[in-house]
Amino acid sequence: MDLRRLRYFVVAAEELNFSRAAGRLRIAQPPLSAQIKQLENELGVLLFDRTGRGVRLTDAGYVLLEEARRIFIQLEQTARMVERVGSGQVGRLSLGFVPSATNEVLPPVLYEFQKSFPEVELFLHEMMPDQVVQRLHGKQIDVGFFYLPFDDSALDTRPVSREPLVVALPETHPLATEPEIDLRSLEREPFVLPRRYNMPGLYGQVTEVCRQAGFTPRPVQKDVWLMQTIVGLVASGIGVGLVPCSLRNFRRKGVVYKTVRGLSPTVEMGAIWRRSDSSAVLSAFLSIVGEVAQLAEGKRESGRSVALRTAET
Amino acid sequence: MDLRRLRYFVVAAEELNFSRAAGRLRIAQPPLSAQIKQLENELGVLLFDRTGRGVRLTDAGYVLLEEARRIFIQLEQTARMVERVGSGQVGRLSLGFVPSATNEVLPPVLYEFQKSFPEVELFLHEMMPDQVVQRLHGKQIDVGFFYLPFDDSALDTRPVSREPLVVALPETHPLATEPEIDLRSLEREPFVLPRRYNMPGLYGQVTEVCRQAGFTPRPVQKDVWLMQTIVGLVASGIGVGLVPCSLRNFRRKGVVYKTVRGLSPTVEMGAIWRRSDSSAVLSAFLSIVGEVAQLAEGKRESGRSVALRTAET
DNA sequence: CCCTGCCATACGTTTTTTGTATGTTGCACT
DNA sequence: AGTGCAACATACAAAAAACGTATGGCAGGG
Repeated sequence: MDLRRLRYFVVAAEELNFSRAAGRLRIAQPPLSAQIKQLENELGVLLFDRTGRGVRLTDAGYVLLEEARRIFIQLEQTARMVERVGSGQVGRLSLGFVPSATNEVLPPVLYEFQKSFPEVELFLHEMMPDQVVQRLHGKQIDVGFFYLPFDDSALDTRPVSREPLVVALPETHPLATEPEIDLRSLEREPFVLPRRYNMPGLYGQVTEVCRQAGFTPRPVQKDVWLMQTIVGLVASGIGVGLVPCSLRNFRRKGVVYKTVRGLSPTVEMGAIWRRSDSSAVLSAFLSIVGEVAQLAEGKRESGRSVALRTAET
Repeated sequence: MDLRRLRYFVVAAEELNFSRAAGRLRIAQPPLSAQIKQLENELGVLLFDRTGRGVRLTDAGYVLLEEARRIFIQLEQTARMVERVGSGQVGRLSLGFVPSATNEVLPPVLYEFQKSFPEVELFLHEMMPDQVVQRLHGKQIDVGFFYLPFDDSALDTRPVSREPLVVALPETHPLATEPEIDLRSLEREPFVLPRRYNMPGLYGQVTEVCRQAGFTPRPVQKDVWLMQTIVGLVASGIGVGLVPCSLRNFRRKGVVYKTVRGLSPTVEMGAIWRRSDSSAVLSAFLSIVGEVAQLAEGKRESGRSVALRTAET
């Protein structure tokens, strides 16, 4: 049963006049007659009463007309649904993220995404950084958010926000009264540092920044997953730490934050996903992530330029 | 969206291997690739991930696969339903009949029809003979049963059962003691006769039979629709009547039935329907009517021959 | 009785689909 | 690392299907 024939039949049944129907279908009348006859042969049933003068629907024709209309409606709905799924307007997406992502990165991304793609179902999972990678590979989640850089040939990343690192000191520390701190002055201090596999991004940034400052940090390594935990350990007095600037909002008793003099070390938080995942929902999500990241970057730029101008005046 | 393409897609999605799918579809692989690509263009959506090595379904492809299967099931069910309606296996039929039809004719017809076409819904309407004709024209009923012959260029008839006429006499009548009656002996009697338009079949038979016997009956015409009523009028003593043999089962006090000597006049009861009605259910019903009629005829033949043989011995 | 409207048939033309041969790419195996 | 293989894409010619024009047949209305 061909859909062209079925469509021809529906129009013919609506018009009850093959010539007019052929006109509506933009074809000549004989081919229409032929197609109708072919459909009748396929079904083994007469669909029209040819009473010489005009045509009438048979009972079977009437049944087919009703069912055919239903089928066309279903086809159209299917086409629309497939198109929307294909363009990422409908679907589901699982996100895994470290708690810090809820500070700056996730809110605008989720807000913009839900605004543009209200019919995509989002599943949010707070988890440890290593779990993000593990569950990306296991396909339990589709996108992760944590501190970059991260290197895995099967995974791709996109930075979203960059923020400077600040030094977290116990408030009893001799340098706690200084307005700014030179990184070199921390050369002899024990550093509260997560293990590389726990927070590869932060670990790399800290060691790199110290290397540029001319020394290798003396680590007090712990199984630390949360920035908050680092701050907590600093408060306990076992060392100093380098944490993202936004942690200043996290005012913990016994800790003071100091900006670093000179070049400002930064950490990036970003999205990470399976390179081989080509789902449309993911693409849509990543495009929103891109928009938000660009917006954030623009804000940083303008913020800096404003700061410069302020300095100039 | 063409059904061929859709079918190709479903097979390809099931196999996840274009070459095997093409094999199942009895076509070469390149045309399959082409058709899939065409379907993707129509929908504006990628249905497969071409990962070099083999293919995978995209989310959109998965949705289409499920919906396409549903559509094919619906199509098949539609085809089956149309075929059954077209062949008269499914449908509805309205019957109108005079009460006498329930004596001999209707029971075997209805039994056989329901046995062969259990899914046809029958609507039974008992009515007066003139209503049968009227409601056939008005399309309130599709088939009627009453006494033939009946002539109407728009209606067609088929006899089903034939039975002899017998004379109904008041039991006080002088001839009531005779074993058989000569029709001529009723020449002077008033005949209880329905009006022609009430029971054209019986009216014609009675007048014809009397004409053959050499006289014209003296009618006591009444608006009579039922054979039972004729018998009732005979019992009241206002005249004699000719009624079908099966009325003997209707033993009314004050009436005796006598067979006619010599040629036996008969009346036919049969089906009547619109000549222009070509519905499959009607055809199916009429074929059953034909079978039953032939069977009844055969029984009458054998019955008569048995009677003859009995007479011979 | 002819005329007109409507569907069916015949046949040449155009479009669509298919098949064969070949190219390209990624994976596996040596 | 090179090679072979499996799998999908591309190119083009052949086959099939659908279409258009011209024409026939039939029924109802002037």
